Amino acid sequence: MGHGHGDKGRPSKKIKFSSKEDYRSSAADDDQYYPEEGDDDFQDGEREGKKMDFTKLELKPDHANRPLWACADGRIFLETFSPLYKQAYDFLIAIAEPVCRPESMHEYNLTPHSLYAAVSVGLETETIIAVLNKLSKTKLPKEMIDFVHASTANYGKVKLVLKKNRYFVESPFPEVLKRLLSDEAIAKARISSEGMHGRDGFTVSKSVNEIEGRHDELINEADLAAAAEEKETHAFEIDPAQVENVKQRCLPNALNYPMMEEYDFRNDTVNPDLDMELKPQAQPRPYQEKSLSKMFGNGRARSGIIVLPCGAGKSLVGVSAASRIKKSCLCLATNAVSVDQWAFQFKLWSTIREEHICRFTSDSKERFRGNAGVVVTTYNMVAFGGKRSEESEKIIEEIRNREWGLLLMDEVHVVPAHMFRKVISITKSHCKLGLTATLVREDERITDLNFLIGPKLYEANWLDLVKGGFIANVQCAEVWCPMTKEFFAEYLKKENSKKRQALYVMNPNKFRACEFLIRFHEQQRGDKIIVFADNLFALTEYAMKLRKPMIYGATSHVERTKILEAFKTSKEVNTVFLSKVGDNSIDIPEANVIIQISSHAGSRRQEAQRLGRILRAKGRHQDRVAGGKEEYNAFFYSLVSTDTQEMYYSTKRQQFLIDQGYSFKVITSLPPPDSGPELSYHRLDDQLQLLGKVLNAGDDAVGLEQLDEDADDIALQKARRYVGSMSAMSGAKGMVYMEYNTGKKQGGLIKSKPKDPAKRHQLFKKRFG
DNA sequence: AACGGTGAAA
DNA sequence: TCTCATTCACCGTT
Repeated sequence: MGHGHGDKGRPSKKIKFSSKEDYRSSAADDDQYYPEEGDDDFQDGEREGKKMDFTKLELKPDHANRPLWACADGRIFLETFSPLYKQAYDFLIAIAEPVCRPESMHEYNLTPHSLYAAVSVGLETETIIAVLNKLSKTKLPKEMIDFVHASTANYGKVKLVLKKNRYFVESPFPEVLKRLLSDEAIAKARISSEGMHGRDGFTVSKSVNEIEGRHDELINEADLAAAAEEKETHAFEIDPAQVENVKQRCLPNALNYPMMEEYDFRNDTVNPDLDMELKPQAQPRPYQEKSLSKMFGNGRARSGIIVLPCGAGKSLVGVSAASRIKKSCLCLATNAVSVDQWAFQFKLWSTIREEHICRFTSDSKERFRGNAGVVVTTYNMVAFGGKRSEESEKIIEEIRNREWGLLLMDEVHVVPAHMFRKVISITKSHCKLGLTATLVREDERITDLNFLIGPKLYEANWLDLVKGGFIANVQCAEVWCPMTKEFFAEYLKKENSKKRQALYVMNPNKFRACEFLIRFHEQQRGDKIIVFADNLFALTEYAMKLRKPMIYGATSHVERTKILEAFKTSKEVNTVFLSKVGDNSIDIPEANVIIQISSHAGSRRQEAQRLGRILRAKGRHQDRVAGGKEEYNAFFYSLVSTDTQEMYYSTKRQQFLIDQGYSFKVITSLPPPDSGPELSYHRLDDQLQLLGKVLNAGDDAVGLEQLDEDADDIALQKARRYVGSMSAMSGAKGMVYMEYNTGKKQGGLIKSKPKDPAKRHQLFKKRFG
């Protein structure tokens, strides 16, 4: 233990941007996967006459009924209009990584990790190949079959099980255990246990794997039966202190027998039970149920990660998991606000008694009564290295010494990997469940998550949740704002990237677009709007000019809650400006419109996070669908100054939205050309004054200080003075936009994601150069 | 005890 | 590399 501290405190950001040329050439590559127009092999309605060259593949006679295209390089395309879509989707999401999920065609990628996840939820190699073959329009490419074999051969063969507080390496195959023990480190970690021994000195036991819940996702029951067959189990015990080490030795880059972790909580007689049940009114939704069935699939609790968008009810999944295990549970959140929310959720959904749940933060140090309970705390609190108060020291000691049935980790995607290492090595837990809204990370540390927590157990498709009315239907749009002549001239002159940023964020046309959107949504639709800006100067400048409240790092806690309260309840306050504080930790379920005026370069995670803020807005969605055409009930705008650096970043950021299955528009004329003095900065000298302010801003710190004070004043005023006087404002009629529907329509503003050769698995790299 | 402000961490 | 945000303990005031 205690190794792996070589990495630096913060995740290093290695972002590479592809040039426009890259996009173009790769889009051209993509074309070859679409059928030739008028190709007789394709039935009507298939792929709208796009180019697709499958001439090398042999089509099955009844291919029209089969939804998959499987490519030799591991890519799999799924037709979403197929009658088998639902089954195929559930299957694919279990075995492959979703790459891109536009409306009519999904793209997936088979990777070693995705296949690892598949076998760890009980699927076997032959099952995977058989089902793939059944769903595929063509005979499966030999390369793909080989790859599945190569990737899964060793996965799932070895399990790490904690029984009566002893760690066992368990396998149905004694020869595999022998192989592991040939490794010096593992041999040294072994503890020879007394009692029954089999032929090779291993403990032998028979176990019947029971399957909980129905596995509709599998194509037939026979496949399932194969996965659930009764097995004889062999095991040897290892030193608890060496667990991390042994796990490491088993990784693909070493012995290549990755260990799965499971908790046989029903047979755990050592750790005291916790009296908690789900309340009857806690009815998990279908996808929540499904994610739980993946976790408890064989009567034990598997460690791993469940991916659900914000607002889809992650907490119910967490509380349900804890209620099934019924042992002490340590719940980790990112901040104190979140800790309160989790404690509340536990009391809301489960019958846990008040004295069995406690919070542990800097200002509430509760302790549960009795010998089992739920502790909700922050990652920081557990991993904290500095000096602790006396009280804290005692509680953390209890946390260290206790054996936790469940380690519940919220928002695993935002926590740095080194933090996990620390937390996981400090706490002893039988089962680890990570919850997250997205596995997208700019740093390539998903691998760490897989190793430290476990494989992805379940991932929901956002579009399906939208269709089910569980989350909002979001219209995403990028608004192109041309630079004014004067701002652009200065922009070209500047070398300093900070100055340049200030210029394109403060572009008067962008400001006007922002103002227009705010007015439109406030007055025309009665929406609640959040405006995001990373840049503090821009944030204060916009908020002051528009007389809207704002929240940023320095805004005190009281002030924040005051503003948010007003935003939630008051009819007067419908827009709030947020800095990066809003990315995490601030929960605003009321908002249904987001306008980004500046954002961090190419951070897809930030994009996801912000989008997540408005997903909760739902409700009327189903009525609207029933009424005919499906309507949007949430909006996500990114304002971009054209011909500047922003354009360069935005492409990458949008890709995330497309991959998640959202369509978006590019709006090229906003505010409408006929809008005049009713919006700010209509007159040239106003613009020039602003330009002067921007140019001076960075130079003297005094200027910024001054701004901050002014901004606080504005925040206090709570925009009470703002009264809509723009009755003359036209609706959205003036918007001129080009629709981009995530398919390969029209001569394309934004092209499909390039295939990064570096991301291809080595096996493929070798084969396909 | 409940706040509010400060500096340190990393 | 720097900026922003966060959270902890501690100390002084009501």
